[in-house]
Amino acid sequence: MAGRIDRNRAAPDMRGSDLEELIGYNLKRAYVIVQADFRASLGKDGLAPRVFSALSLVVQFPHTTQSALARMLDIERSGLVAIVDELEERGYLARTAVPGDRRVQALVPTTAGRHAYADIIAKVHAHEERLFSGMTRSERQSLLDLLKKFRDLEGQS
Amino acid sequence: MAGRIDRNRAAPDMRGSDLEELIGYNLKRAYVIVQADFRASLGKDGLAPRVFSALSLVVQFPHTTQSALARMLDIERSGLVAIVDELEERGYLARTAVPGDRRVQALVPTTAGRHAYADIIAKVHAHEERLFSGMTRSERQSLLDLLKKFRDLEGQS
DNA sequence: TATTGTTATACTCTATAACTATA
DNA sequence: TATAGTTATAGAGTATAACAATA
Repeated sequence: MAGRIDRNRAAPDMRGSDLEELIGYNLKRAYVIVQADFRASLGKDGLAPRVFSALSLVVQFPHTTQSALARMLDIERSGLVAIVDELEERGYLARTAVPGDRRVQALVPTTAGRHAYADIIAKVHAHEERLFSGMTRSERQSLLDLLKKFRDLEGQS
Repeated sequence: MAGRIDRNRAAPDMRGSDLEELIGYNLKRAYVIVQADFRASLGKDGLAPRVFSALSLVVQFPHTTQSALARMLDIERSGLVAIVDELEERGYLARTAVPGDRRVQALVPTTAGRHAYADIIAKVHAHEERLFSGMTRSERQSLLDLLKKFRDLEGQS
């Protein structure tokens, strides 16, 4: 093995490649890193990102309907059912009847749900704090502002 | 329906919510927008983002092995098989034997593959140009730089 | 023993379509 | 006719484990 080329030990240097100069590719790679750390931070039985997002909105906007929540998260109503089921099974929210329209059910956080959310959002903030500790406060704020600006321009959401 | 509350017509205003201040959530929402526009730009029979990424690297780094390519993209070797299969079926690359190590097969772009890539990368650049046209050149560069800095710090990739 | 490419497999996420009950 | 919630279903995308060939 003396003359063996060390071809594959580490990822080759991709600097200057087309891919590295695309915002889309960098967004994806960054998102994969953040999501993996998010999941690790909440542990094996922790909420998945999308379930956390739904809980966050239900706690902050109680009595939202499922359709409205789906619009806020920009996912299909059908996809929200399993998410709400999980949160209901965990005892974090309840589907409650709405007087005047028997089609809809308002989503109301339970006391346990609000307490759980307080714990989880603290862990999430700690996760982002740790993960972005190599960037200055100003850099993090710029990144957040640029992402929000892009969403405002393009997403109309 | 006179007194009907217009509860659900548009997505409620989420400004100031916890979610909107999380980098992770904004990264995900931004990525979903970019990916959808990427796919629309390349059309129904266009390459999926990950297939495009693989083609890009094969064109720019010919004779890479599948294992090395998987490391560059940070995906599993097993997941790369279908991607390379698709590119081979489209006639964009060939698996070629490597003298000295009969386990590996170098990935070599075909002439058709290089030409197709030239067309596709032009479409991808136009897609990003259009999608980010609401942001200044300087804002786009900042976003790219911040994403790359984060990846350099955290991804070790 | 370790690595390359591969297959089999399963799990998550998401979207579409259709149903029901209500409006 | 239209909407809310739901179910069924299928398609991506991705990860794990195991295997044969080769080092």
